[in-house]
Amino acid sequence: MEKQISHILKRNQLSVTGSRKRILELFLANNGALAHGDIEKKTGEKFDRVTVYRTLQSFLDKGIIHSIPTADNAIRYALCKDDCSQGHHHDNHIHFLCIGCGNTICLDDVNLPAVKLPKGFRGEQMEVVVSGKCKDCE
Amino acid sequence: MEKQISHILKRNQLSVTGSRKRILELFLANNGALAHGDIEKKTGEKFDRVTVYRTLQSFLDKGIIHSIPTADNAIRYALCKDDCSQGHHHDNHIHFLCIGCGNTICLDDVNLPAVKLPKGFRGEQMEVVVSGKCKDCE
DNA sequence: AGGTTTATGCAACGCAGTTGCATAATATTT
DNA sequence: AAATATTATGCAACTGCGTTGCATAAACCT
Repeated sequence: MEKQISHILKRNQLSVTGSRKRILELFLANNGALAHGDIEKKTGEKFDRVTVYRTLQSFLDKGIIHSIPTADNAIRYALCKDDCSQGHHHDNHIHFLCIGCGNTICLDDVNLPAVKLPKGFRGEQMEVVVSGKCKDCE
Repeated sequence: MEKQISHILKRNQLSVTGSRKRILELFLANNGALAHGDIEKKTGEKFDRVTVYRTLQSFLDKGIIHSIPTADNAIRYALCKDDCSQGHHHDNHIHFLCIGCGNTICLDDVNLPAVKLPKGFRGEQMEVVVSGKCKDCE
């Protein structure tokens, strides 16, 4: 585990530091999405707010995590599948927001539905967020 | 126009005031979506920030407008079709965010695509935001 | 181990959004 | 139409999220 974490960091040209190891560990342990606040809580205020922000930003830049926009305006982050290269996210999956447990889950196996846009419109990107009850809360 | 605006307000049990008339007018004139900042700009700082926030909140509560979550984390608002009753939005349409002009447009005629969720998941609501170039920017 | 580079923590700041309260405007009653 | 009751407004102050600059500390390189 410890080795895996360090390896991921090195592979992305990030120096291996305490905060990065800890935060990456959280993402690996949690299979849902994490908001900035969740991370602060789970690390027990061990790291400065600023460090958490900067760490998330580095992970985003490197393509280790991706961000998920939600209606409540609190950005969440989740691990990318390992084929995201630096600066090139291709997280073509929908996100599920459970109104029971509050978790945000990446549904990697559900591919994006096709949408027929009106004449003249050209779509490039699509964000789909479905909310409801997840399999544990049903 | 003036009469129509007052009528909409009264129909929703809102007292008819300067700020509400002006802001509702903006929504009727603009057929895209407006963010809080846009409204402040277009009203020329004539109203207090707080008044704008509260006005938008009342409109939301009454079902006159609905909110649109976007990836850039700036909430936008757009007029509901007139069949939204108080507290019961049913804006079952997708939103289009143009990367050219920055406008957010409600595509009322495009219905929501079906998504097959994994076993055990039950979806209740769906948000779809497509970004790309609108018919004027193509 | 030494020097270099990079990350961290702190303090301070800016901005969005909220709340309480006194005043002003709108609605209601007679 | 005037008086009263209700509701909205503007101001000030406050909270919380996110950012920036800078000195220190930690990680990297050879």
